[in-house]
Amino acid sequence: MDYNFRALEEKWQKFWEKDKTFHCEIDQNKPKYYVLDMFPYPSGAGLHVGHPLGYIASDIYARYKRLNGFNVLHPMGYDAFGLPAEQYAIQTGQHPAITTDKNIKRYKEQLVKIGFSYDWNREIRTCDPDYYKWTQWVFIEMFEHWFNNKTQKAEPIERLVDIFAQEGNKNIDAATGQDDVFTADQWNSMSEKEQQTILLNYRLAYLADTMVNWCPALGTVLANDEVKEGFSVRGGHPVVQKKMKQWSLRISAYAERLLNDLDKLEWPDSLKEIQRNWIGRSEGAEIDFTIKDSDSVITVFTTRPDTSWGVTFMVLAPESDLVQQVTTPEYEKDVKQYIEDTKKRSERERLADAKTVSGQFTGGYAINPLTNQEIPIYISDYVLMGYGTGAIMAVPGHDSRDFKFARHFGLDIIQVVVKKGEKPSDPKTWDDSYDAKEGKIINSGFINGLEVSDAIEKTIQHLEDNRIGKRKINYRLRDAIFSRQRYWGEPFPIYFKEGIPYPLDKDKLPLELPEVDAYLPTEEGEPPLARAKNWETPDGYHFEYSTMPGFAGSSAYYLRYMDPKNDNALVSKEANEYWQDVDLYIGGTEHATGHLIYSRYWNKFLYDIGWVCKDEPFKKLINQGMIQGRSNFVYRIKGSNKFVSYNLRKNYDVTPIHVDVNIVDNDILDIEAFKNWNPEYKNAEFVLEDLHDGKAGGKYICGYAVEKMSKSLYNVVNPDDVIEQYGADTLRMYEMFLGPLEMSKPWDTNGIDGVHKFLRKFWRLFFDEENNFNVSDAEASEDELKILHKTIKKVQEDIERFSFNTSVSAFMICVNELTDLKCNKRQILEPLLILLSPFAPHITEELWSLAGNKDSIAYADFPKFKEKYLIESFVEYPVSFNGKMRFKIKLPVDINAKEAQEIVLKHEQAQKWLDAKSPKKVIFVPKKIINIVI
RNA sequence: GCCCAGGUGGCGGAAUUGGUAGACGCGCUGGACUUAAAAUCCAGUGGCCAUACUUGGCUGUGCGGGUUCAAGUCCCGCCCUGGGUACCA
Repeated sequence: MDYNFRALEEKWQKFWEKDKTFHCEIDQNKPKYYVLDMFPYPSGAGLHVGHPLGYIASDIYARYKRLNGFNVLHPMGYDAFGLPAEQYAIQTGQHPAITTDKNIKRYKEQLVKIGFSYDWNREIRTCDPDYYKWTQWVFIEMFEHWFNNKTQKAEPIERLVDIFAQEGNKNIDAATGQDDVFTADQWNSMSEKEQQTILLNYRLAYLADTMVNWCPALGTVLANDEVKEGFSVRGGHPVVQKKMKQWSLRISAYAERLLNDLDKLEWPDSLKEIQRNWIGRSEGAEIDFTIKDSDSVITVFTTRPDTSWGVTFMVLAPESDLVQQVTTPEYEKDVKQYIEDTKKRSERERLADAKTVSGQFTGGYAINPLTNQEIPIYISDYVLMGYGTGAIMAVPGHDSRDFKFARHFGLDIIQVVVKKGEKPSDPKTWDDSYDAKEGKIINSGFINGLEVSDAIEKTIQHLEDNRIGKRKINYRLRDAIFSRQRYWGEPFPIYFKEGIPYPLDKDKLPLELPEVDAYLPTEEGEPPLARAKNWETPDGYHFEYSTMPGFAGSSAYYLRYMDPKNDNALVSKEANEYWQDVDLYIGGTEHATGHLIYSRYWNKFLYDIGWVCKDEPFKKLINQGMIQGRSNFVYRIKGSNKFVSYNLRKNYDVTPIHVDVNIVDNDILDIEAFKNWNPEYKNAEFVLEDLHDGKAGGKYICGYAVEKMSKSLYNVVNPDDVIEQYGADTLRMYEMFLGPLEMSKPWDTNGIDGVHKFLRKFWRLFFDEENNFNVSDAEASEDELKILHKTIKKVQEDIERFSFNTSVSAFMICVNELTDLKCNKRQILEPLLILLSPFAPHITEELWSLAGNKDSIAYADFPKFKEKYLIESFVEYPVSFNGKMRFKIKLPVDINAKEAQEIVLKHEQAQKWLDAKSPKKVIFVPKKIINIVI
């Protein structure tokens, strides 16, 4: 019987489906284990060979845990709302649901072919109304809660209303956009509309005028993590800042918890660091500067209150509301002009111009509350409205940006911090400011002589005592903009009455996405949903026109898998208490500042309101590396249709041209396929070379480069093609063999033969010369047992530390050794089958069943490693002289240092290296090494 | 600029706690089988030098120093690659 992987893999995939092998249910008698992949967006291009890398790793682990008696939840689904389907709809008029459905079918086909052990019964799609019902439900819950800073928790909005009615808002410490204080009487005399407007400032899901990232090309706003360097992450279109009324999630309320709880997660340090930077906690103080001849104040945030005596000017963000107040008539025209200029510049230009200083004096002055000095107020775009208070106190002596600004406008620079070991100097002679938070304070009143850290403390104390400022922790993390002016997303369960948003009754959910006549904005510029007929409540109040962003559907999907068909709850208490959280989450690092922050926030909110039992969703997380493409090149002689082989190209004037990697094997071009690849090359001629000496001869060798895997570079490798040629088991093992899971590496089909050969060799262990299945029941020899148990130990350790590449090589070593021993004993081969089954599930199921086992190998018992088979009576010691290994010697395992030394020194080789000298020292490390120092 | 990874043969990579550097695989070279090819199997394969052809020596993990009996692994300084992030006050 031959290893017919095509027939055998199809057979077992069908079996698993029919037998429901991987369906799982709550089972209180078994410990649970939840293994999750970041679910894919089903794009039209299908999966390429890079996508399944993480899925294979998680599948190996899921299968490993099953063999170890765990009840494993291992689901898969689709992040199905998204831009590409909508853009395709705009171009073709085809409903995005149809495109999405088609793509999902293709994805599923491809996934099934790789032999993943998913419980397909739990498949979810974020665009399914039964699914997004719960996305909408969570949104309403957020709408109906506020964040209490005192308890650091979300609390029901009704409770807040009660407090307002009794004591106003003066005792409330909330995460809020509400600055004004009101009394109970004031609250009680307000109209419904006024009250609702105030409540919006407290809700965790709120509607407010916000500076947003507006992408004109996509016709929508984008969240911060969807913008990179002034361009949209999807599509690369320019993004500008714009003030718009938008839904936001008050994620910034959770900044402290999101930051602190990172410590309890088993995530890669680099990923935690990215999140820490994204949250961007900084400690400092807010200080109030009074505007001259006015009662108004400019509040600034600073991390360096100790440098307050070095303030020589202030800068406001051009968008700041205070600009108008401080600007004198004399400067009004120039200020207006500067603001106009800033608006015109895109974010991109602002970044590119980062080094050129620009700004405008307003004519206004403020009073430094610590020195009582008058200081001029400028506006400049280096101060951002979105961070801190949108205003800064400028300390040019100790902040490099302020320094540049001061130099440019000829403003004073005062030294207030002296670096350790240096003397005060004239700032006029400086090349740059001294920014470090170290040194002694000078020129600064009551903090003179203090160290910076003490000076900061003392200054803050002073500010608070005199009510001119307060201690303040600032976060870079902004609230998440939650509206998108698009069609293909979750509708908001919100309607508007007199301009005030109200949530739909939860029992009316889901609010289904309506049909529209076109997937474009209306002529008035309203989002596509404004085109829908009857997009309103029975009372005629229209629904929200925006839809939710991509991260809405992916923020709680891991909870839905626990109980995917539940019509009464996102997840039942029972299911949540059993499955708890994700034990292992595998996915790319690109979600570090998006999905992985939103999910954590979403989960913490659900935890606060008592719907989930764990306050962090993903206990352990692994980032799989990217699989890059490996492109091949042919070299065309300029002005001809003649191609030169790689090593001969230097003799000609050539242009490298990308060639489809699928017609190249081990860098050797299939010339016939190349001629058929593109009509242009039909009559191409070739200068060939001989393989080893680079002389003209018989083969066309291609050049190569590692690049992104992309259609346009002709380096996309499709898993279906690999499976067709080698089988899914080979694909799975080869992807693991390629290198460490976390590392990025190029897909290189050269080498896949080695893994395939290994599986053939493994297969042959079970068959005799006549090719009949033949497994012997004879007792295994010591050598055979040793090989088996060595492999069990190695593979188990490797799986547990996710070092799958080394486990594959352990299997190769094992099979090579067993082949040498011609071992066909059941006692060895059956445990080996189980050991290999997480990696190569199809071939092992087949051999397991041929060996007479009735049940799927998926639920067999993982073999137990027994130390006794590895115990050796002798150890081969490397003997080195001054650290250089010279020869080896076999010594009894329990020998002591003195005995070993005696034997070694008598050895003829040792005599040679000693050269009649006596050793200074002999180091004996048991079971490791002997080193002789001469 | 700052933060985080990483740099080992022709290639992917191994060396888990400082203890034989280069496991395993690819590729390459030679051989067996075959009319031939494929498949399969066997042997060799970091570099340099010497050699009685069997072996021996030197050198070698980005670069320069250091610690140690012993360094790919630890410390100091530098170079390079990849990723994250940025007028964040």
